[in-house]
Amino acid sequence: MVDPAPYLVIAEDLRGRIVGGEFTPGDRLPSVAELGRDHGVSPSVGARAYAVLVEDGLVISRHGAGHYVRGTESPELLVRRHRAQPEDSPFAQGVAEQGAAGTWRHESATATADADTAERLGIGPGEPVMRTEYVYLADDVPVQLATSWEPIAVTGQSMIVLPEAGPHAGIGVAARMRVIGVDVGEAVERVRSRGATRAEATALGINPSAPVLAVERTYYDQATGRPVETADVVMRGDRWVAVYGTVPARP
Amino acid sequence: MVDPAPYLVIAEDLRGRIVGGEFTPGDRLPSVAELGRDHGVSPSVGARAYAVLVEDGLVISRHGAGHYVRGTESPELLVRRHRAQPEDSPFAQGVAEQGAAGTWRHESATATADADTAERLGIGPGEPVMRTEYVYLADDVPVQLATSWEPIAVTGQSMIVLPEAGPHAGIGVAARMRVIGVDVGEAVERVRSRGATRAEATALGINPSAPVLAVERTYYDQATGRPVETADVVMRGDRWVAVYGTVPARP
DNA sequence: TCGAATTTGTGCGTATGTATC
DNA sequence: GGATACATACGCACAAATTCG
Repeated sequence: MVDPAPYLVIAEDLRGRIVGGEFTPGDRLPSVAELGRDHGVSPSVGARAYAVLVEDGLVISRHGAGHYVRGTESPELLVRRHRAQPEDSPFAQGVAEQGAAGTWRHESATATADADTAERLGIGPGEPVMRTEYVYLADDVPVQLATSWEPIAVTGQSMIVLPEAGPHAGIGVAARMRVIGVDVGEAVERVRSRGATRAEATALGINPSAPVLAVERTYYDQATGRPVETADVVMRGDRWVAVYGTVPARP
Repeated sequence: MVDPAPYLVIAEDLRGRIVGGEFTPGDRLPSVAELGRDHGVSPSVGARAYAVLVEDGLVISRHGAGHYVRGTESPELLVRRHRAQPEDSPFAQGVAEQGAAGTWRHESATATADADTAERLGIGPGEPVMRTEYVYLADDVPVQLATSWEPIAVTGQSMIVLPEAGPHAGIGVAARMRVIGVDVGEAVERVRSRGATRAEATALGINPSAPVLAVERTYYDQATGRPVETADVVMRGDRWVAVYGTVPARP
C-alpha cells in the first residue's frame, strides 16, 4: 500500500465537501495558497488538486478571481434526432424545439467527385456533383457545419439542382427529393468523435482539437437503393448530442 | 514581443527536423537529458517539449525506452452497429467481424441509483440497482469501457440478476431479458463527443481529453415502455465509428 | 539471471507573469 | 494602484520501466 499523493488527498477532500453540500454551486472555494497552508504544502499542490476537479467538471477556475463550484445545469444541449419519418427543414425545426432561432448560410457550386465522395455516392470519380457548404447558426452563433454532395445525374434537368435556390429552398433533403418522385427513407449515419481541425475550430469558435461530433450521412433512393445525397456534418461536441431510436410510449 | 519559452523553441526545432525528414517514423529521438544539455537547460524542459509533440501526435513516448517518431499508419476502425434485430453477444460478434479477438472483463455489485441513473431508469433515487462495470478488449487491448445499471425491481428473483454469472453470462442484454420474458426491442442511444476523463484515458491508453465517443444506451420493455437497462459506453474516438441505419438493398 | 545504467513519468517547490477585484 | 489569485515555466528528487552487458 502506498500513500496517495498529497494533491490527490486534497482533491478528494474537496470533492467530498462539495458533493456533501458544504459548498454549493457558485460558491467560491479556498485559494490555492490557503489550500497549501492548510495542508502544509506549497501552493502548486493546491493548484494541482483543483486541476483534477476542473477536469472532472466539478469546479471552474477564473484567472485572478478564484475557483468556484460549478453549477449542475448541463450546458444546454441541442438535440439532433434520427426520425423514422424524415421531416422537412430538419435543422430549423430541431433548434426551435430548444427555444433558439435557427438560421443558416450556404453556398453551392458544381464540382467533380473525388475518390471518397464517389465511393459514398456509388458513382465514378470525376463525375459531376453539386456541392453545397452550410453554416448553421443558433441565435446567430455558428454551431454546426456541413458539406453535402448530390450527383448531377440524380437532380439534373430538374428544379432542385440548386438545393437552396428557387421554390424548394430550405426544405431539407427528404422533401426536396419527393419533388422529383424519390423516396429517400431513413438516412444511414456514421458517427465519429474527433478533434476539430483548425478551420472547423475557427468557424465554430472553439479551440483546435476540441472534440467534435462528425457525422457522415447518406440518403438512399428506397426504390433503387442508389445514394442520392451524402453529407459531412460537424458539430461542437459540447453542444450537441445525437439521439437515435425513440422511447416507446408507456401505456 | 516576448521571447518564446525555451520548451517551445526546442519543440519547434524538433518538429522541423522531423517533418524535414532528418528523423523518419520509428526513429529514436534524443533523450530529454541530451536535449537539456544541448540547449543549456534542465531535463524537464526537454520533457516539456516532447509533451507538446506527443499531444500533437507527432511523437510517441515509451517509458524507460525513449521518444520515437510516430508513424502515419491510420488505425483501423472498428464498427459498432445499431441493428433492427438486437443480436446476442454484441461486442464479441462486432469485433470478430473486424478480424480481432474480442473479450471483456466485468465486475458487478448492487448499488443505489443516483439522481441521474434514477431519471434514466424511471425509478426513484436510492432504489436498488445492479451496477456492472465492463472493460472490453480487442486482441487484449482495452478499446471500450462501459457501466450498466439494471433495476433490481426488474431482474430480482430471477436467474439473471447478475448479468455475467450463471447460465446466461455474456449473451447481451436483449437475449438475457428474453429469458424473463421481456422484449426490449431497439435501444435508444444518445451519442456525444467529448474529451476523455483522466480515469478513462488511463484505462483506454490515450491522452486525457483526447476525443471519445460517449454513448448513453437505454433498453425499454416494449410491452410496458419501462426502462430495463441503461448503460454509459465510452469508446476511443480514433478507433470507433458508430453506424445507425442500414443501407437499402439494390435490386 | 541479474543488476547497473539509462530513460521517461510523477510530484512538488519556487519564481514570475497576468488577470481580477 | 495595490492586494489577491490563478497560470506558466522551470528545476530538482525520486519512482518506474526499459535496456544491455
